[in-house]
Amino acid sequence: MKISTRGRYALRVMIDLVDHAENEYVPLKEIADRQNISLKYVEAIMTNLSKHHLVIGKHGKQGGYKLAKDSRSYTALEILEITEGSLAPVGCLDCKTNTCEMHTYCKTLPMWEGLQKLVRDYFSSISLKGLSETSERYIFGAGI
Amino acid sequence: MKISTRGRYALRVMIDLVDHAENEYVPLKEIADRQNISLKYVEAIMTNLSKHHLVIGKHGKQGGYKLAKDSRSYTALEILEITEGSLAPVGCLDCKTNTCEMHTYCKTLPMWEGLQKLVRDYFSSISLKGLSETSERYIFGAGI
DNA sequence: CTAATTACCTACTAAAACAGTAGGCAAAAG
DNA sequence: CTTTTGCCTACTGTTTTAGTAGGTAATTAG
Repeated sequence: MKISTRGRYALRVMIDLVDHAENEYVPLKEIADRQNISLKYVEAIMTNLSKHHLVIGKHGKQGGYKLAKDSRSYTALEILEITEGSLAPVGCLDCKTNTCEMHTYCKTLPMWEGLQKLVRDYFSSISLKGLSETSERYIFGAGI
Repeated sequence: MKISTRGRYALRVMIDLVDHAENEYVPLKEIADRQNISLKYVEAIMTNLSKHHLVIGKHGKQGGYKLAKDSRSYTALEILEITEGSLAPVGCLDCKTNTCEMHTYCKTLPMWEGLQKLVRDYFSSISLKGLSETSERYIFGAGI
């Protein structure tokens, strides 16, 4: 029930892109240094985001990455779904059509479906811009 | 972001215990057969639940497992937290005191905290009795 | 043109987690 | 005392995670 480093790094790099977007393209090396993330590792993550057109990569000097759209129109959901592969809490919800032979009578399936909807709704309600402006606003629990 | 078989099996066995509680103690072999789960694997899961007093195990003939309390007073949360270890979406929320050096200024932490609360609240709202009586009531999405 | 810089690509690896198996010991009942 | 059942320890194959290593391709500065 954990989000992997891939998803967490992706979010942090995207936030970093919002926070340092002055020079258009930002080289990954800079971001990796700032975020204390392995450059080589995060390269793979960003190549993937680039393939899915969430960011635009540019080769060579003065190259790097920049956001493909306004920071307000990214949701945490799309970033996580691309990097994590799927946010389904159980394997039988990974595809659109449930192929589990028990799916018609499984007593736990509705609970997993409810959870999946809950999580997806939560992440779609959070924009990249919102993350970059994060205050205590998301904190529900006791004082951190 | 997946619940492992351990957690899913634990829930299914507990539901099975509710549904077949006539004879007080139910042998695991019966349950494993009904649920198509490896007996040896589920033994470890149930021993753990027994240690945490969610079920009572009894050795020997006419032995087996029975619930330790009324099915209404179990939540999905307690069953999952015991078998899965923790439902925290990120490692830095596993313990009560966050030891991550970035935790005072991390822009994603509030989102993870919000998610954790959401998930925990969801699972605590679901009782074992509710699961055993599952109808379409939990289904929010399209027709299954 | 050349050298530096940057994204992008393929392959590999160590460690951990997952999903079991195997073989027994201990207690309880008939 | 034999059978049944929970309980305990150890082992194993597979997959996922979290990287590393070493390159190629494009772009720009000088």
